[in-house]
Amino acid sequence: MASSEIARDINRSSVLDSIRIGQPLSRADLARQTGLQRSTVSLIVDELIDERWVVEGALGQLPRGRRPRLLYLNTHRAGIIGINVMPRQTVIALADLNTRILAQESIATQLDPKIFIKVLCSYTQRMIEHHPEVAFEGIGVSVPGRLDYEAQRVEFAANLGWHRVDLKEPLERSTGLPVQIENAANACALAEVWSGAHEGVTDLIALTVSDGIGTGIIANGHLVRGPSGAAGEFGHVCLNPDGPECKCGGRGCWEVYASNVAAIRNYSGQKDNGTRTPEGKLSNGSGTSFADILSLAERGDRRAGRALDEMARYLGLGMAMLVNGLAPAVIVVVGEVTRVWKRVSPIIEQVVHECAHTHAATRIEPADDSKQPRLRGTIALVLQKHFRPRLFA
Amino acid sequence: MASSEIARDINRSSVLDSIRIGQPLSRADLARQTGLQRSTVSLIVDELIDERWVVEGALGQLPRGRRPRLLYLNTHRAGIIGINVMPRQTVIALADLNTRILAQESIATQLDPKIFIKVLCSYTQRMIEHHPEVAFEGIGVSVPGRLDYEAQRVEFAANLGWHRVDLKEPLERSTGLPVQIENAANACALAEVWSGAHEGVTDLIALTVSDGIGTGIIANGHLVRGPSGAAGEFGHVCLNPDGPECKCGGRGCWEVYASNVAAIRNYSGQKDNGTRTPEGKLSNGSGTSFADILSLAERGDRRAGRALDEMARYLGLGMAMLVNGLAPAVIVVVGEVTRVWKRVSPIIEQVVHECAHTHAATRIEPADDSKQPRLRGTIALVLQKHFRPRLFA
DNA sequence: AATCTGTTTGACTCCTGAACAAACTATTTA
DNA sequence: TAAATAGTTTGTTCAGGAGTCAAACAGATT
Repeated sequence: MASSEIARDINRSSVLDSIRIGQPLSRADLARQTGLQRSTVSLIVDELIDERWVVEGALGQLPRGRRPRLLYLNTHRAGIIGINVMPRQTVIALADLNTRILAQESIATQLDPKIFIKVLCSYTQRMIEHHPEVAFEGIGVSVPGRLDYEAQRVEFAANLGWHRVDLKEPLERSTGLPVQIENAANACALAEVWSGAHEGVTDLIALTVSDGIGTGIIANGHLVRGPSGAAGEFGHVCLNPDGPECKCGGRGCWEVYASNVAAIRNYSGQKDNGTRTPEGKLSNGSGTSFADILSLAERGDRRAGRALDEMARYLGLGMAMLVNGLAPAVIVVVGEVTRVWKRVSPIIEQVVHECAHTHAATRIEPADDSKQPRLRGTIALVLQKHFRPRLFA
Repeated sequence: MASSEIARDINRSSVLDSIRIGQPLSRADLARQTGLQRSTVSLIVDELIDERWVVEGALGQLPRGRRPRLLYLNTHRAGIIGINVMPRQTVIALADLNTRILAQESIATQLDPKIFIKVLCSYTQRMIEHHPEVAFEGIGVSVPGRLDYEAQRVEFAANLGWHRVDLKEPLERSTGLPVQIENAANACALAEVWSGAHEGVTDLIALTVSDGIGTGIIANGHLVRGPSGAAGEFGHVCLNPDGPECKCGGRGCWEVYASNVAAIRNYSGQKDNGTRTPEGKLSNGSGTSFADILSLAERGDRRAGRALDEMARYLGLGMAMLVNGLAPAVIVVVGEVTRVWKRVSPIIEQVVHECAHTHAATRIEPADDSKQPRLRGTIALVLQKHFRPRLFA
């Protein structure tokens, strides 16, 4: 059931998103970009100014003719809280409409969800109280694990040891703000399309490489979560049924061979490769962290380099699967490995080239970790509904 | 850029599709189903009757009140030509709006595309001439291979030995009808969602198992083709870099282990498993066809049974990948294997259960081959634009 | 004078909601 | 038994509100 208001909905989002990406822009610019009439754009912009999403700025310069009034997003319109839950620490940040981070705090991620939620809520509350001038729009949370999107609950997060944890309800109760949760890899994928760096790209995969491997898939411009929200677990595709055990309960999953943990295992026991070695948790035997391996390799350590090369080969093997199966325009790699991109990239490219014969022309790029893609994804998650047309909501 | 006509577009498609799935239906039924006002439905139905998509039938029965006028699709409104190119034969069919097949003809699929296209065009022309009473809407073609959707051309079809073949242009020139081409697996996926058998399902994969393996992916209700049209080649995901050679140029692809050809190879040389055996074309050495193996197994032949069991294990392994990565509501298996579904299904289910720990609750179902899913997909392809709202053109 | 920006206005499309006409069943009344 | 009446459901009509468009117009600058 669609009324004529659906047109306004679509056009309004299109105008607002154009301003977000291209600001500053004049009404005439917007008319050209969106294909709408200048009169229509004026009406929509008036509405957006009324609702304080947009503000008028100074006059622009042109070679001739009347000078255009430039339009900007009103950064004071809304503040968004982004919460990035990672295995060791959790980042709580306050961002504005331009996804610029205004304040940020870190807390330790407790293994006991009950205690953790209490601490998280109080820190979040404090951040809100410290910024009384901000009109808060909502809270976005990214969690490394499988989510139930209907119940808005964490189903299972292996890296955290969580099982059926409800973050939404306590956060909403203690802050009074709407909370949305999203899988970590999906958040990264969202951040990438939100950033505007991939113009015209409707098919993209974010590959998160850390203790595990996650895949956030965007196809036809929409996140692929699957009806149960379980999509995106390509990290647990079985490459070798007789391989080492995985946290998921299976054996020889892709992430067993291509995650940071795999590189650590490789580095520590560089002989008994392929058979069932101990799980290789970060706190175990060796004591060497993935960051150590990266540093060692950068300083020329052969053994560390070989471990990374092996990891890269397996990363390539799995990416070839994604290229074959989904042929996205871009695969964005997120994680510490991107620190040694110059080393691993050629290996990945070569393996993908060998194993994917689809001529799919998928670009493989490293994400800029300094831009905190996961955190920005949570902010995009909250803002999405205002900037993208909600069809079939 | 959206005008208020977009609402009519959406509602009209919604009404027309409701009639298609649920006919016969009254205007009041439609209002209830679509959520529109009875007045709006009346206007839209009038328009559809004017354009001859819909016809009024008899009066319906009700316990009390005015009797409703029942509405039907007007099967005479449009005829669709569906062409299903398969490795050995090509089927040309004429269908009506209800996807009922009115006429059907088979020709041999020539390996030389030039000769084949000539024959195909003349047969298609003849079918059109034999039905002067039909108003033809268009032609849908399904080809087993990788397509370039922008150029509407076959890029590469390994099973046919085709390379950059343009079917569209000659068919359009000789018939004067618009032609659309689609990958075989995608056509099957389209047919499944078109059939109405999977209500409420927006995420589905059609798995075509024959000489090769294809995957037609529907996510969020839309076909996933990838920007280059190369998506859906999960059949060429590498399971074993040292495995037997594949037609694609790689080694150890999924389809090398799980296609009909794999079962034949397994049956014929049930000792030298895993090493580089001859490609196993159907016409080669052994002389045993896949149909033979199915019949043998049905009659209790052990060796044939083992070959099928092995094939089923690998089918399960690959499906586990799809479940892990995309978690669709349904995977529909298309191909001759479904003849022995009772035998292979438990094996597939078991392997998927072992290898996919996502609790994704994906149903795995056999397609009803007698309903010619691929052919019906080509018809859906042509009709789609009238029955589905075209958003973002 | 030329050119570009932004606003105003009338025409057209679309849906809604309420009122209304049509058609049928069941029940009551004569 | 036949006719009248009440109650229901279907389908149509019409005024009103929301949207976009296209063209004319006003404003501002070189």
